[in-house]
Amino acid sequence: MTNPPTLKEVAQRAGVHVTTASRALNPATSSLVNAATIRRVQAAARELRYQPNVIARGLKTARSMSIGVLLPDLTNPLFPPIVRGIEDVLAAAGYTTLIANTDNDPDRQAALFDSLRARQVDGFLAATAHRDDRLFTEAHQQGVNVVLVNRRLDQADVPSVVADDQDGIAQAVRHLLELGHTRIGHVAGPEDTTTGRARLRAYRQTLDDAGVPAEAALIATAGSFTEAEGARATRALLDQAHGITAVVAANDMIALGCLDVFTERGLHCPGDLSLVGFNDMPFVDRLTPPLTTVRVPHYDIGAEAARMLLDRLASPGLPAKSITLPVTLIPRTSTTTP
Amino acid sequence: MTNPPTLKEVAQRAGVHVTTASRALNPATSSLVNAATIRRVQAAARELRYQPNVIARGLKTARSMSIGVLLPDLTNPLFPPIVRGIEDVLAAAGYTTLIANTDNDPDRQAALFDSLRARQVDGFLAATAHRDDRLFTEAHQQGVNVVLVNRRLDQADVPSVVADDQDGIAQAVRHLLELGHTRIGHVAGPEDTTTGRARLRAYRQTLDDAGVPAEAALIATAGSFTEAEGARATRALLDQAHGITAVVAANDMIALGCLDVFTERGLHCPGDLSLVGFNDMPFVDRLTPPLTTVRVPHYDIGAEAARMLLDRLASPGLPAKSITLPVTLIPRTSTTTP
DNA sequence: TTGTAGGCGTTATCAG
DNA sequence: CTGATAACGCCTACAA
Repeated sequence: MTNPPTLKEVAQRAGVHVTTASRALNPATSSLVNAATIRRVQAAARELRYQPNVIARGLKTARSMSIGVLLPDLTNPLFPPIVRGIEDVLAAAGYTTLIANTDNDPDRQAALFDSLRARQVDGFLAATAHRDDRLFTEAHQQGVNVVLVNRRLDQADVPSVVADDQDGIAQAVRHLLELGHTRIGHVAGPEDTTTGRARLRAYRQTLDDAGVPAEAALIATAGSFTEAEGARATRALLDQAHGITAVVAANDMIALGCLDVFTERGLHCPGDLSLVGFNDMPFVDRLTPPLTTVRVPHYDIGAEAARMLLDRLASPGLPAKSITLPVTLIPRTSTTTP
Repeated sequence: MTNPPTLKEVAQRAGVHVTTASRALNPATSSLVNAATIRRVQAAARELRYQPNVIARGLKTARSMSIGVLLPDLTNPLFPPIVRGIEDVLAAAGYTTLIANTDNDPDRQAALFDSLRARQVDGFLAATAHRDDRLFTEAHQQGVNVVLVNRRLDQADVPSVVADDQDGIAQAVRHLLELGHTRIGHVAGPEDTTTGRARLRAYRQTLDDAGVPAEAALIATAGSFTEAEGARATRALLDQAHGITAVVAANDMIALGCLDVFTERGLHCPGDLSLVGFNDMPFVDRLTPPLTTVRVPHYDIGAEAARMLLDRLASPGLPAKSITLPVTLIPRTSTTTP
């Protein structure tokens, strides 16, 4: 690969010292340089199509202008919009985004975390948190800049940006209650994520508030937010929950698993069972039937988290805020009267 | 952020000089170092959780161990699997992946290209090529390592990994012919992409080979591979193509647009019109009706392209290969007899 | 087998 | 306002 021009070459062409060229090109220091000199340097830079070597700069400034993003799996349709929000904000601020897929494996997560640190990332955005994740707590305490996305930790001491899980499920459950359902089941998400647990709690709470008992038999738990686990849990749920007429799935992937099992058992949705998801993933509006679900502003969650991280980079030691973004129930065809 | 430990600190702790520590930790040079010394250095490194600073190393070796990936838009479900394939291969080789979204904007593409070069990426994987893209031809000629993914250029001189568009469309058209269709339309992709054009040509060719005339009225062209453009072109197609009983869409996003217009006009699929897509994107098997489409090995395309790039990094000046991966028609419910 | 010197491209610091 | 010098963390000669 042809080597890009260096600052030295630009300086030579402009007939000045490297230092001067550096100052001339850097907006923060260009005020110290003669206007005519600046013009000459800029001209030289343009002619050579000079681009500062971000790596060399990082070595000196101890900043890489890059951010590590930890995801479970980029191919889960939940994450691309989040990543897009992150990238748009970071790129506008001159930062590069480094994405890593942990596949929900704690060892892999730790390895990727180290590997990103070795690349001197200036901070982390993590969508992979488990409730008791020591990694992020410790990193945060050690002064590593971390913002959690979509999920948080049990202790609220690491900054985070999440959706309003509690309110989303409350809306979903109330929607079903209003339709006349009283035997409403829940396929819960993994207990070791705050999303899984918060949604389960909100489900119980909302039924409680309405004076409807939330029987244990109406709840089954998926081991992960996947179609397969959703299907497994749904089979258990249908076996144990008599008279059930509606299901609240902890997210859309799990809802897909529910639909699979409904089909498998010859149950019609929404005729026999109503179903609500969570996330409003792409294409769930085109399923058979179109899925009633809770819309989450994924792009904004990513963008907001990136902004929060940039704020923290600019002002180290800021208190660990936690932002919750509002969600909306999107009623579609998968829910109807019992 | 607490600074990660440096080689110097490791050396101090092990009681040796930095150079010795460097050699001890580097497998390529560790043979020059006393075994006992190596053990002491490695112990020190482990205790400090030392990770070599990839950036500083890159400054010296003039390699950043990172690869730039140019995509139109990560939220298009086509790309996550490709990116996943790329990342898995690159990560295994110690490379980091830098992703950039061009949004199909040539200026943005050029800017991102420069910005990635400023980060000293060792090469590029680009899924954004337009048939006449000068950027990649010129870069390639100047010795920049580029491998094109999914799309190629008119001149075959830049290495590429693509799916067998020609065969995929041939399978789709023959499938419809075998079902008894003779008035088969095509909603073509943008003419300035090789995928768009190759698929259009294959459509014409296959009909020709079967002795079925490919009338101009049976073809409409979408300006981009999007649902909206697919819908627009489909409206034009239905207005102009009399007696049409089947449509081959240039890809699944366009096929979604076709379905929208079918619904809009009260046409039933497949009752009134059969439809075939291309790509087998996630969830098209769950549409109403489940979409007959051509399955493309996206993950493998990404992985293969990454491997090709690694090969080229290892042996500069390798001739510009072009790899085509096979595709399979997946018949579902959106196609039936006329 | 180990240490010394120099440099990768840039910027911070000091002098002029 | 501009230049000289050193340093960031690592690696590659070369010397000992």
